[in-house]
Amino acid sequence: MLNKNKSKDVLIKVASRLFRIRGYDGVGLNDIIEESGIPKGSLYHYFPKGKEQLAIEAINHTKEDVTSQIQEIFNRFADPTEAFQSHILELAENFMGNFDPLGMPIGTIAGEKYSTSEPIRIACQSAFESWQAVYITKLLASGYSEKQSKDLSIVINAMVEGGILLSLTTKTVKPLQVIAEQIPLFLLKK
Amino acid sequence: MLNKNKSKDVLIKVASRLFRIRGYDGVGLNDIIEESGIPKGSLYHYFPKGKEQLAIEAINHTKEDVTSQIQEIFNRFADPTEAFQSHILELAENFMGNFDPLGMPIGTIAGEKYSTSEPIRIACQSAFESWQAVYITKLLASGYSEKQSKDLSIVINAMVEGGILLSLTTKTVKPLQVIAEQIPLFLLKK
DNA sequence: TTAATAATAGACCGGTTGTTATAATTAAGG
DNA sequence: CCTTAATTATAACAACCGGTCTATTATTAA
Repeated sequence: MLNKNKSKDVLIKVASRLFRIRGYDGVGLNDIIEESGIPKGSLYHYFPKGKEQLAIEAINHTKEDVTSQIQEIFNRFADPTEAFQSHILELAENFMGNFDPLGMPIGTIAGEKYSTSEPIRIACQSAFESWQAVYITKLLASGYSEKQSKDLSIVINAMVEGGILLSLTTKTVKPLQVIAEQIPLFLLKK
Repeated sequence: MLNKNKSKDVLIKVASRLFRIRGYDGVGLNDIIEESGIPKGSLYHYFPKGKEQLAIEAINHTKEDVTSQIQEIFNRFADPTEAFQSHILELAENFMGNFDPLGMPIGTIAGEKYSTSEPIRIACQSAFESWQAVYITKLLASGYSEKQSKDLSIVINAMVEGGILLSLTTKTVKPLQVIAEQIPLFLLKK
């Protein structure tokens, strides 16, 4: 059961990485074929409905990946301010040094396809909800009310998505760093 | 001098609208041709460097458009909290009713092309800077320090971009509304 | 061992992409 | 009116797109 569906997993991983960097329409199936070394016949064997199906599975993969990444950081910091700051600064680290960025996890593909592919739109929505759910749990555990927790998680989610976009566009870590610094503005008064 | 370059202007307007909704790679020149009714020969007459040049001029058009839109609202509200809230709620109005959204002003195209077209990346960066400049002026006039004004303008810019993305993805005004509600958290203490 | 199924491999399809070249038309100025 | 340039109109271009198809090889079940 170990190496089962290895090709499928490789396709999903390569696809999710490329989609993050160049978006849905910016990545051709041939790019995914070439980078993964897996032939087109296999792609359509595992994803008979084609590119859209592969994209949805790639989005779900990114969703789980980021969700557990946030969860892991939150487990290390009881204080919500520290937790969110560490979360955002870790994102910022993706843009340090040689600057080989991972792209927007979901944002670009969401912005591209929200109006032309309902299944993709829903997959992106589900990813955002998953991340916000981790935020909400943390805030509830820190004594915030249900409404406060939900509202703040939306605001922080928006800030993070926008911050990644600004960092990518300016080729600078500064936007994400500044956002991390301003986190206490929200979370001071319990 | 009135109808001079009318075709060029139409191309820019149609292009910027389509790029906002479907991104760069999601819009073909044929789409722009068809919607504007202007032939391909004219397009390459006015934009001899092709699609990328048209996109850059479309981005600059959107940049000026949104900049003056923000400026106009800010002129009506002296209080920065009111000003920013009105700004964000006006964006939210684009998503009410029949939901015929204008898409992300720049975000999608920035997320798509930051790694594959340096001219487009720079044009997007310039747009973000232009909007932040309006924010900074307002905050400085309200008594915030230079550093506070710059930092807050980055945070708010990120929140707005992320908020639009979340509203588009969820097909709901709620994210932008919640963000508008939480603006006082940032701007309370002068 | 055999039969059935899964997976790989890649040539191939029609359609569309952005771009170029060139011809026809229109507008402007003397 | 004539000339010249600006603009519009087609047509063709190679390159690439997502997707289909058939053949072949591995793997599994009987």
